[in-house]
Amino acid sequence: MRLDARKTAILRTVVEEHIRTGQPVGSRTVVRKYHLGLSPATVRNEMADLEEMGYLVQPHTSAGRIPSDRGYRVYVDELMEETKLSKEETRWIEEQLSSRVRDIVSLIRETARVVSEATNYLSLVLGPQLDTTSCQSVHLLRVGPERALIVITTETGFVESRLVDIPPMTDEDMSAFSRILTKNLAGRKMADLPGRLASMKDEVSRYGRVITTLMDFLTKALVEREERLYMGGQANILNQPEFRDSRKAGEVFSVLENEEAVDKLFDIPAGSPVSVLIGEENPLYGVKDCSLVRGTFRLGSALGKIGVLGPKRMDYARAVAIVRFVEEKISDFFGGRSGW
Amino acid sequence: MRLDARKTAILRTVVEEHIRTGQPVGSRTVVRKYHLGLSPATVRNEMADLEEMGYLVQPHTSAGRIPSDRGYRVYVDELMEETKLSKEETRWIEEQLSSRVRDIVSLIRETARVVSEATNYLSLVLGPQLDTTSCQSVHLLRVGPERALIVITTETGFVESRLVDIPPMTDEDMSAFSRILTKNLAGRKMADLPGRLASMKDEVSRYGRVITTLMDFLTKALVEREERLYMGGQANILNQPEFRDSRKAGEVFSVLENEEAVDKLFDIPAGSPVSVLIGEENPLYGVKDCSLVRGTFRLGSALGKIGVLGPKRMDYARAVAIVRFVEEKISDFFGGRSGW
DNA sequence: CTTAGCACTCCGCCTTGCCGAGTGCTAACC
DNA sequence: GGTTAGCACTCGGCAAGGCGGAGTGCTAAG
Repeated sequence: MRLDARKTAILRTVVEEHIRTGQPVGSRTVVRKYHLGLSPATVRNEMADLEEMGYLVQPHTSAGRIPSDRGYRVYVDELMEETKLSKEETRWIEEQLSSRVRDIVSLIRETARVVSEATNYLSLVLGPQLDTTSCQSVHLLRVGPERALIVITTETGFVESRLVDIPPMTDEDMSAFSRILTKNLAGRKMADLPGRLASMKDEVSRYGRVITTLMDFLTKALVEREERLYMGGQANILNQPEFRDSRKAGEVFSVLENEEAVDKLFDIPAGSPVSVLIGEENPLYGVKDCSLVRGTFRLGSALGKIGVLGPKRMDYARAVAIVRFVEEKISDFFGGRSGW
Repeated sequence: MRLDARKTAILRTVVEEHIRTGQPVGSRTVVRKYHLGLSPATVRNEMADLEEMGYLVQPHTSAGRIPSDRGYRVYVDELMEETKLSKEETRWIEEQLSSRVRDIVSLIRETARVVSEATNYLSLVLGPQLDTTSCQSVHLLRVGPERALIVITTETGFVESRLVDIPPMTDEDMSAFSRILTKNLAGRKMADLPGRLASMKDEVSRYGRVITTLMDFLTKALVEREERLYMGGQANILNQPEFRDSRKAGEVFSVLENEEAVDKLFDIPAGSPVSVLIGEENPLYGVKDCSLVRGTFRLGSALGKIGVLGPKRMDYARAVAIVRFVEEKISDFFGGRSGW
């Protein structure tokens, strides 16, 4: 049996109608929406076929049908029409981003907020991973007689810092050390820094313990990447009728509280176009009733990720459009624009 | 009518029983729990009195009674016995904190996580406000030919930074400028920095626009205090039976997504002891079915806040004990301990 | 191939009745 | 006078039964 034009049209109607109302869709409703000279009986036959083919399921005998994961998949991949955001919407998003952003961290945080408000779903934004970013400068700053702050800036404008104890040294020593560090490390990927530091050991041995602490710091900063995940619009999930029972919502939140779990949902290669994970397709039990629209954005050489998490019957077209648009805007921000 | 010893004992029993089971408590139950030669009928009379006095309410005729806000208030203020945390618990908390903390931000974040796991409620931690903190150093770091990073460290170990465009200047100029800034600003409250900068204008006029940007940055950093709120254990709220209906939970989450609203809940003077906000006592509509146990902690001269948000029938004694303990631990961390 | 008709299924909703828990009141008891 | 037993009453929760509506599958006719 093949998905001919008519089956396709009916499938599309069922999916869109279900997305709109949340209810199972019956043959009569399809006829009403899908204006063509067809009777409910004919549509019933087609829908029976679609069920046999695995695109629709009946929650129970003698109810309407709802899309299966596979049905949503076909819809997303082939049937859905791309949505254009309205002028007002794009302007609103741009305004929100440009007026509140003053550094990379706030850019990411505001993105989470804006995406959740624009979609009315829950948004997830993973800040760039440090290891793929290039180091821009390393400085050692005195903040006390035997205390200093190591500050590493990255090409993308991130600043990582850590307090360390240092042996007594003069200000000139510290500047010299900073220069040596920057000279040797600038331009390198963050992931390579510990290795580089090891090979510099001789050159800087006279700075003693600082160098050890620094290596330790760098290694940790890469491994325990901190505070990468930002979320917005948690309340939106709770307003979805499929999560009326808060225990269902609790399963979702338990997953989201675990950053490693969230990483699994975003296991996509750099530069992938916007993709969609539907229901059981996603690897975590707790969110198997959800869909995730996810994309990537670049900040220089670093890669961030952005996602919209909603019920399976989410408005995919709109979510995709918003993610695409925001991705683009974020990348614009790194176009050497000054002022932050 | 006075709250004599017997009424008090009955009130305590009702509150504790209701906290334990979540159900309205009847006279028979009270008799079973409160071993004293009294019949249910007597207890009924007493409970009727307690209701008249405003400490108990009946959800509907012929159900048991539950505590009113005022009933909880008396319980919290006068009846509740202080809980001692067990050795294992205190050790667990200490371990969690010390093993994962490597700077102030991570301390705050981990505190949120630990408190929510220890209490099984939702935790809120407000990082110190910058304006009450003293500035420790100001540095200008070159990160490009005409680009620099302003890095301000505070006494509490916070690091605020911002990229700025600079006029061409030599490395020596930058170091000199950094020294001038640090000399003039170190030790001052962050809130005073903009004023100080203004009065330095002549001395540093030759650095041109940098000084303007710096003032702008400082002013903003104080006003738009960013990312102060950390939360943990959102899923815990959803497991409470009173929030079974996720729309109730949604109201709570809507409040918590708004940082200014959360600030209102924490409107307590510096150094206050642990206090409790019960139900309608709190100023925000969305959380009127919740109670908040809140405390403050000091990091040097800066003030942070910590709260446990749960249903009104939360385990107050335990929550208070945990908040007290964690407050103390956090302050210990600032005791000049090195290593982070 | 399409359609009308029909019997059937099953959910959702309402009503009814019943049980249990708890109350308030009254009268008796110590 | 405080305490208690007894009793009638109230109300939520639950299960059972009935009904209407929406939807289906099948069959036979167009």
